Amino acid sequence: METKLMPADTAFMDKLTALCKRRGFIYQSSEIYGGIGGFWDYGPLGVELKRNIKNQWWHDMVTNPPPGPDGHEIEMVGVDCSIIMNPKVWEASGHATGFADPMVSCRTEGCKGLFRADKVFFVRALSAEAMTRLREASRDAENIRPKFALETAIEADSIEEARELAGDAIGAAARKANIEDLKKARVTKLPEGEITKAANEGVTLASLSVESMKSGIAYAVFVLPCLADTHPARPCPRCGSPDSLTEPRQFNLMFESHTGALRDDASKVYLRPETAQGIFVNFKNVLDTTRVKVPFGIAQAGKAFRNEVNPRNYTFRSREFEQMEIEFFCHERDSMQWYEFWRKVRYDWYVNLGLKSEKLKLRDQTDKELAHYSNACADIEYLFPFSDEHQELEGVAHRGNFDLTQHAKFSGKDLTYFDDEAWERDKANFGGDKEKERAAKTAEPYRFLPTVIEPSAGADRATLAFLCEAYTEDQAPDEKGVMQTRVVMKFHPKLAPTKVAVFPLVNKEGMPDIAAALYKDLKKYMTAFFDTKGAIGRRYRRQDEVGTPFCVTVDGDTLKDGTVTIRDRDTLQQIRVKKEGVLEWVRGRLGR
RNA sequence: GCGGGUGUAGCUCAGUGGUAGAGCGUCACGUUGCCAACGUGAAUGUCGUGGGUUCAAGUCCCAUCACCCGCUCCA
Repeated sequence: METKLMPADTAFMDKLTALCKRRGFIYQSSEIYGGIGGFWDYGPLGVELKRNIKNQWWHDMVTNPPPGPDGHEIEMVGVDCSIIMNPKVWEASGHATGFADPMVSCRTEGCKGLFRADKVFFVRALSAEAMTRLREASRDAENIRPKFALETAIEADSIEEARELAGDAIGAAARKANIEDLKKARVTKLPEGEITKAANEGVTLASLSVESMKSGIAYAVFVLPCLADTHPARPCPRCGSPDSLTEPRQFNLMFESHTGALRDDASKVYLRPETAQGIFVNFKNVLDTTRVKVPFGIAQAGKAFRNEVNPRNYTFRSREFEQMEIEFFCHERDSMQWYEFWRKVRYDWYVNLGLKSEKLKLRDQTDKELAHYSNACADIEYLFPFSDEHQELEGVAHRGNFDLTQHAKFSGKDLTYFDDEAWERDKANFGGDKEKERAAKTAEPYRFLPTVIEPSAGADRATLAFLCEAYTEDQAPDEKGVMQTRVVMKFHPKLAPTKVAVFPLVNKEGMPDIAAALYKDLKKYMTAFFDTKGAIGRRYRRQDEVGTPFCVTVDGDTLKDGTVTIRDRDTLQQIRVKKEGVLEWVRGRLGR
């Protein structure tokens, strides 16, 4: 029986990484110099696998995309943009600022927690006496942490959420300790301008105009963002140690370089952290130089670079990686339909190429996860063996017109789309009134900024997922009939690095010549492999280990009737076909 | 970035301060008759890297790098 190893299994990853090294799929970058963190190389078989994945994506999404929701053909074109772009691109996209996450860490031994500073909030009360009572009450209350740290810091996605969590925690503490006036504590919204004032010790009720304090509330509690320009005691949200957080430190995740010989600020450039911006920046070029009409998509596959704080998990979080991205431009009114379309198309793509197990998951992002400009986003996730949680392979995002708006603003160029078809259809309705026509042509529904659906996939993550999914150990008999463990990479034939291997059964009686001639014929059309050495069983097993789906063997019967055997990797079954028919037979199985 | 662990042949790993090892794999020759055959032979190591202690270091100490696990992060 076939057995699949279970997730969260480091033994599985050890076996897979050993196989990838041994058989030339993946090597550590710069290995003879001790390696370099977060960078990986693909070997002879790895490059075939990854290229097959990229080519299949390009084929299935760009040159032969599926029909759209209405059953009509969809328009897709490609670009291949430079990795280094005008630095203003990254100002417009938000990466120059947004991509640099300020971090704080805890100085306390045994904790040393690391947090994103924009997700840490300090909970404070308006007087030292109130603060002390709150602390004591929350100390007595069990099960409050980690939602509400013992002292006065809290982790949350937003100040609103922090306020909610703090309120819940104080309420629970008050009930538990049965402190009447504490039950009346309110977590208040602090007016923007008063945050700084409030941060200072000794602030009085009278100096604040907090609305909820007007009637009968014993304590007012408020929440300060860690990033605000304040210097309160900085307790750790995890261990609760007072004043133990560092000042926020910037982690810039973009790689920098310089153009030209002078290394000054004016010459500073960035290696792109995503390929998407090259597409947006070329939106107008593509419109002006091809005959595409909205809705249509532009695709790009290429390298991207992120200076990850902590690269981990084999090739999953590399600092240099490859993306396969589509920006699909449509009218806002149709956008959810297109979003649903791409969400399904992209999920099905992985399934159809072999990620069939329950490990593949399509997950809709929650409202909290969504970027502020995004209406919807779905992650296609895979349960990798190194994790007990699903990890993102691809995100399908409804980005609104955020990106085009930003680039229009920062470049000063008009990036709107004019719908010629709709105009030709409707213009008679304006009765030849030039003024009305002129006005109509500058606005909806004839001129608009397209909405974007972005299916953004990681080529290296997909490659790793296909490797993990393919790795299988099963039992097959050896020549004595004893069952032996067999390692098989069950790649979909379309993705397999080698499509077919050709062997003479034995290395004599003219079999090698016939096999060699067949091999030479096949390799004109597909990756093929030829081997005359050693026992046939060993040659089969070697091909199993690199996932070759078909092995063709020239044997004694070939000499008599011109047929050869084709052996199937997964079933071990053999069939006989005329040697002239092998090419057609295999191509039929490759689906092209 | 913090803590713990690991690092010896292509892979998996032994190796008590005193000659660098095994299994598998690879290669050559012979053999070969459909699922990890057999025989004979061979190649492959700056023991992650750099310092230090010692008559002597794979082994002890320090530093550093990489990987793994946990924390954390992933616009």
